[in-house]
Amino acid sequence: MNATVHDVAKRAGVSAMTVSRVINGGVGVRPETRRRVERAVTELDFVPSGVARGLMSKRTGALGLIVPDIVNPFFAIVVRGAETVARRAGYRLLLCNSEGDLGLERQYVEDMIAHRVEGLLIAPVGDRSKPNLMPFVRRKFPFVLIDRSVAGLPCDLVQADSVAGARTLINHLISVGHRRIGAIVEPDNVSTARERLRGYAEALKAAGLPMAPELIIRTTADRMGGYGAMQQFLGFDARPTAVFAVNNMTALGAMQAVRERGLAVPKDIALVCFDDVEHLAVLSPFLTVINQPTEMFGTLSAEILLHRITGEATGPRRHVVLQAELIVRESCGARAGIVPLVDPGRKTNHRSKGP
Amino acid sequence: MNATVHDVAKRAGVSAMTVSRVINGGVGVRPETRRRVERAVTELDFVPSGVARGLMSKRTGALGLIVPDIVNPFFAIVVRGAETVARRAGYRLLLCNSEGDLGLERQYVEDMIAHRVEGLLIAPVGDRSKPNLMPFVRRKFPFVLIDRSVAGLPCDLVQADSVAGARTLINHLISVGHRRIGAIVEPDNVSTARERLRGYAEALKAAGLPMAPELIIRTTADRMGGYGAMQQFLGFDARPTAVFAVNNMTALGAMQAVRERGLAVPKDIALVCFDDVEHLAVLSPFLTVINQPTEMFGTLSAEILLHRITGEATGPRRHVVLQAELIVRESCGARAGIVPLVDPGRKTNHRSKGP
DNA sequence: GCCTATCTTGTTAACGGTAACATTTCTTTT
DNA sequence: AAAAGAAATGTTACCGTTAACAAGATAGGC
Repeated sequence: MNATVHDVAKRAGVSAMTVSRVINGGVGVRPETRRRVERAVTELDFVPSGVARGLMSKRTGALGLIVPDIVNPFFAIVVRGAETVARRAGYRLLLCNSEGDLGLERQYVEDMIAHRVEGLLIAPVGDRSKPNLMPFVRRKFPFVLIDRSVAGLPCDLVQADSVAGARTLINHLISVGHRRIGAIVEPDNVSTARERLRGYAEALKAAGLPMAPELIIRTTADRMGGYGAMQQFLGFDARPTAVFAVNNMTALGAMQAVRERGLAVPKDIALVCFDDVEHLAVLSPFLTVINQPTEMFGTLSAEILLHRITGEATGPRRHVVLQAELIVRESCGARAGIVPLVDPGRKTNHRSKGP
Repeated sequence: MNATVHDVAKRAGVSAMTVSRVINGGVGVRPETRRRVERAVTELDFVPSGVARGLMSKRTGALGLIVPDIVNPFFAIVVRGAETVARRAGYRLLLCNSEGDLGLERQYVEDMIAHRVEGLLIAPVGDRSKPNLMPFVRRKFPFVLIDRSVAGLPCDLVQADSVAGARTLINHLISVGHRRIGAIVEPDNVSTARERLRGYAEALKAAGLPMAPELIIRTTADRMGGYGAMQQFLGFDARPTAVFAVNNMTALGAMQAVRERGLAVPKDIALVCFDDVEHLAVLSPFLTVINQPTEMFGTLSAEILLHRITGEATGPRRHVVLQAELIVRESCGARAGIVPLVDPGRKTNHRSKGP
């Protein structure tokens, strides 16, 4: 099926080693020999086997990329960013869709190890992903977490400042008059949920508003989760006047619930969330959101991973916290505009923590 | 770094072959020996190298998947479908984002060959992708085209009935009173553009309407393309009253141009397109579209590819044409609803062509 | 022309598994 | 208890490429 160095060697009347030399730059090969070999390569349509090379060199040129949902535009953009950086560095990307399922995630991680990827980029399911990642830790295989940290797992991480983001979002709601603000978040074992909820709590506290437990609903961060949670909120006697959804998909589900009830955003209830949906923003610039520099999640994490692989970075774990910005649109009744989220003491768009 | 069969063998006091037997089911291994080996495997955290196995077995367990734009929700859904089917069959997916660039596509195809994927799923850039795919043809490596065919390249293909879809869409526009209908399509070397334009022409002809060349704009099928084309249309003295965009991204760009001009859809101009944008439809059920069974593009093409790989399918090329449905919403001023697109002479949701 | 330095090419072994065959170790049978 | 058959385990070689070393060819120096 596929020609090998030996086939080429025979055809060119040289040894396999000479063929190998030619296809690797041909240093120390007589020009005439090289031409003979090159002709044989062309004639046989020879492409050296990455598999065999990988076995020799222990370099597969493959990176793993695990995301919970490739259809979520947030992750799609992350994937594009990572893919671009990986390709330019000569790496391929093995894509895995964990569906937010710990078992599937585990399976993927093991498969990545069997496939001998040189590193892994992963937006983990949550804190309980830790055992899933231990095989990588034990093997000292490089990996970088994206978006979510994993409790008790110190490693490279690219995330946004969820606390500040949520605080800004809630502050905004408060500033336009809301006092009863619901929150739809994931369970506490997801770092972004924890942090965004902390931002929510801090904002309420700073404004002297009480935290009502019934206004915090924990569910899955997908459309169904948002849908169900909003249905609950709408069933309350004392409805919240505004709802903060932990991410874009959750917000979409929440929107759906509002619409099905014959109600409207922001007239009947305000809605804000993390993560813009670019396509959506074009057609209907509507949701007030915290917009994270999504593509940078992908490009930066890939760059960090590549540095680990090449050994350019050997120091302590890198923890990159990206800036997010508040995009004010109509979904809470305020006038539209962009307010950059500036945290005191930060000058660049990102910074690194670490000893 | 990683333990090998030999390390395990030494530790268990057996030969490498016995280790190999154990990790492959352990038939013909004494229970006690097997336990010793299993213990050594656990202690050394041994995971057999897929690379070495691939070299022996000539099976890498990897499939290539090339799409023009992973961020386009249409392709994201295709990817999810393909990934799910591939995973269940024990295959990994190498994801490539061709960015609609022939050179990049070429590079990816070559890389897939070097990596010895067992098959390729590809939504090709267009007819000019043919030379890019010839290496696969020459090697008799299985591949399946998704969404777009490639002129002069008879091979497995999963697509929707673009002609009928476009016809239905245009018929609908005509039925609600439009007579000057613009079309934004890609150049003629993209099969979907050709076919959708043919549907457009057929519908006009059937209604006795003239085809005005200035009402057909050829551009790239992305947001920028749609944006620029719509700007042109809006600049005409005799504007079209409705516009047909070749896909969702083009339609989004067109919408953007309309909005920036201070105009509105459908009040000032109607807009229809191929491909729903699910997220968008939830938040604002607005665009009248032809909805393709997107995920099936991914699942079906992956299944066909797997059948080719396993040799279950050896016959002539399979050409699956999926049914699409018209979803009527507000973007052309008609009342909302779903009208299934039924073509006479077709009973199932898909059919296979072939000699 | 002979010897050495340099250049070019070839040989061997190894990467980590496993197929195919060989050998050793039980069983079982008579 | 010896022979024969079955079961368990080991040996060798190979998948396709290349590192390391070996050897042959060529050229330069005197």
